[in-house]
Amino acid sequence: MTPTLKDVALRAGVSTSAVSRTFTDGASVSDKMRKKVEKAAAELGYSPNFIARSLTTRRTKLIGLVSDNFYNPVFLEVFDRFTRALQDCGLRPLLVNLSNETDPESSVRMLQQYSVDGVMVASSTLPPEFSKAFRDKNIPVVNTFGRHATSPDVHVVGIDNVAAGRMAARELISRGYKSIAFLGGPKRATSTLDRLEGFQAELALHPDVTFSYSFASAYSFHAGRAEILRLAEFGLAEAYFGGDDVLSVGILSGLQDLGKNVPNDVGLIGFNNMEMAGWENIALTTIHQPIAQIIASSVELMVAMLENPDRYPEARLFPCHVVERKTLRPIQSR
Amino acid sequence: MTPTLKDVALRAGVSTSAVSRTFTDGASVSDKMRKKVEKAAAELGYSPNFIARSLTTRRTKLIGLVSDNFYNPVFLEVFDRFTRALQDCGLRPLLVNLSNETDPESSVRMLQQYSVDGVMVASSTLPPEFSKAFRDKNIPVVNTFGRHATSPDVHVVGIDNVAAGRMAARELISRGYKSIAFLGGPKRATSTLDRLEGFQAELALHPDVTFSYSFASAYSFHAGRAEILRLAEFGLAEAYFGGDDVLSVGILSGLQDLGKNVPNDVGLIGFNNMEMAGWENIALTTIHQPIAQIIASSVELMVAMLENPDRYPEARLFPCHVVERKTLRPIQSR
DNA sequence: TGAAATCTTGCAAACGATTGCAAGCATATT
DNA sequence: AATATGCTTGCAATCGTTTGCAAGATTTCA
Repeated sequence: MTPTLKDVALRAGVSTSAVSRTFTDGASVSDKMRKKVEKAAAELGYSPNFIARSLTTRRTKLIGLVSDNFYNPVFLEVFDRFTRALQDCGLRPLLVNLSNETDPESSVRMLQQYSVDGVMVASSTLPPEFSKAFRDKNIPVVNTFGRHATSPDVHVVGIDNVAAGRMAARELISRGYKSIAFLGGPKRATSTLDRLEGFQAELALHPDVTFSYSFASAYSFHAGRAEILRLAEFGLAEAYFGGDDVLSVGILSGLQDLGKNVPNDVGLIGFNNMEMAGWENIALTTIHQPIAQIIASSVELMVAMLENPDRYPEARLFPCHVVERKTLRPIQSR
Repeated sequence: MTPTLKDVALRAGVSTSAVSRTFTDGASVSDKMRKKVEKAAAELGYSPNFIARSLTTRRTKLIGLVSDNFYNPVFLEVFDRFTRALQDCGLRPLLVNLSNETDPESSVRMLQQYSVDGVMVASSTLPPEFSKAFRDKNIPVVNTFGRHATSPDVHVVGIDNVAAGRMAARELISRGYKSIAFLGGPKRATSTLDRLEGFQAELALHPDVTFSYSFASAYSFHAGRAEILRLAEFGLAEAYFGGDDVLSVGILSGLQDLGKNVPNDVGLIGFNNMEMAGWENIALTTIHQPIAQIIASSVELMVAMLENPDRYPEARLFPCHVVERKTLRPIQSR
């Protein structure tokens, strides 16, 4: 149906090698030959079959893009940026959804069966072992949004979650809140734990503030809302660090229903700076995670690995910053 | 590096055909042979290479998933459902991002070069010609969220946008609003126009209500907000049908800033029922688009086409329904 | 002008699988 | 026991490309 190399060769009256060479750059072909071939190819509407090509070149230019997070708004941006950045490098994302928790094992095998050139693991909740499985099969892998501490043998790009936790704590303290709490997502996410660790460590420097923490059942609006409502029965803290923006908006909503004035009765700072945090009727003060840089750097790293698969693993960490909106009261000068 | 068919054959002391056959179901192999091969394969950690296989079977099980909408929250659900549904059928989504408006032409070629078995075009804004381009190359295509009227020669699954428009109008009328307006996204989206058409047609049945319309500059929060603020200078209608939920939340936010009481001063109904519409601090009354069914049906259709590529094109339209929240006042009994 | 150096080109062997065909082997039938 | 029948199995061709090698063509230089 679709024309092949041979068809073009026949029509142009040349060998298949000649045709092949005019379509692989850096190959030696005379201008005359190139013209002839290109003419025939154009007439036939030919373009090389990447799949067949990959058999000999051992490069599919396919990149596995695996994630288990299809419900956080920031992942819209993540997918958008990933696909664009990869496309710009001539790479193609093969999307893998791990949400259904079907054993990761099989995803690893599948990606191998498709001969992907590399894999991007975009998740902060997937265990490092998952990423390592690829490395063990000699497939270049970068764990975007991963935790660097526990996986020193796989490339990680993301943020320093404990630093982010400290940042949140400092912010809350600077606003003069004296009773401060952490309201995280499920404990299983290591990023949550790291954030908590930094948060707690920073707070420990201030003996005059009291600290508490709890975990919502999921990284969702309703989980955040339910948790703050539950907490209210025992008495609220003066300020909360929400584990994530959607959780935080749930907290905010609960607070509003409780008749609390945010930020005066209780302050709230989120994490991620998802788009909705900036909506005027939400106006959540939050910590911005530099997604654009993280992803650009991730694919940059990936293409570097494609050239040199034995590249020594590194962790690339980007700084966050707080974006001030309306859920924290002004900085208190003492 | 990774073991091949030949390696397994060698180790098992059988022909490559034998190995191949034990890995393709429906092939004739004795139990004894199968055991032997499976043992060798397991020892080597072999699994068949899909890419190489596809060369002879002419099936890659790759499905192009192309979209130009990476910033609407409902697309999180869309991607999640698509990838899962495809995975469940043993198909793999090759994600293509058309946002950057790089000519679609080249995406078509690229997908052809990867020998995708089919293409799902998930967009309500991409022109029907785009989908047709695949059909012309004999690649099965289904246009999810597409407009059925103008593309009778390509499979479309989605909703009846003019019916949805009528539904919105009926809803607003039943609440007793007398001055009603349509505030859509950019005109270029045919779905917008269809919705407007139905909306207007239904309103025309009620001579006592006045109608007006306008278009925001994008399908975004800020575009909706800016437009309603602009409109306010000339006097607002009593109720609005927002072209889409994120636009509507922008409108809602603008209305709130204007000091309007929603739903009493002005009513608002959105479209899509994105997750955030259900957040208690937003509580947008909206029309639910049955995304789950649409996508399930889309991939169902796709696998049917893979079996019978000449399947006669059909349009599958699913009914919407309004989900009541807090931006519309109660039904008025006269 | 001739020899050396450099480019072009085609042949044929891969790449990792599948599959039609015919031969080999059991088993069933008479 | 002889023949017919149905399963298994291996051979070899094929899928659409790339690429090392050697031969042929062209250019360079003295």
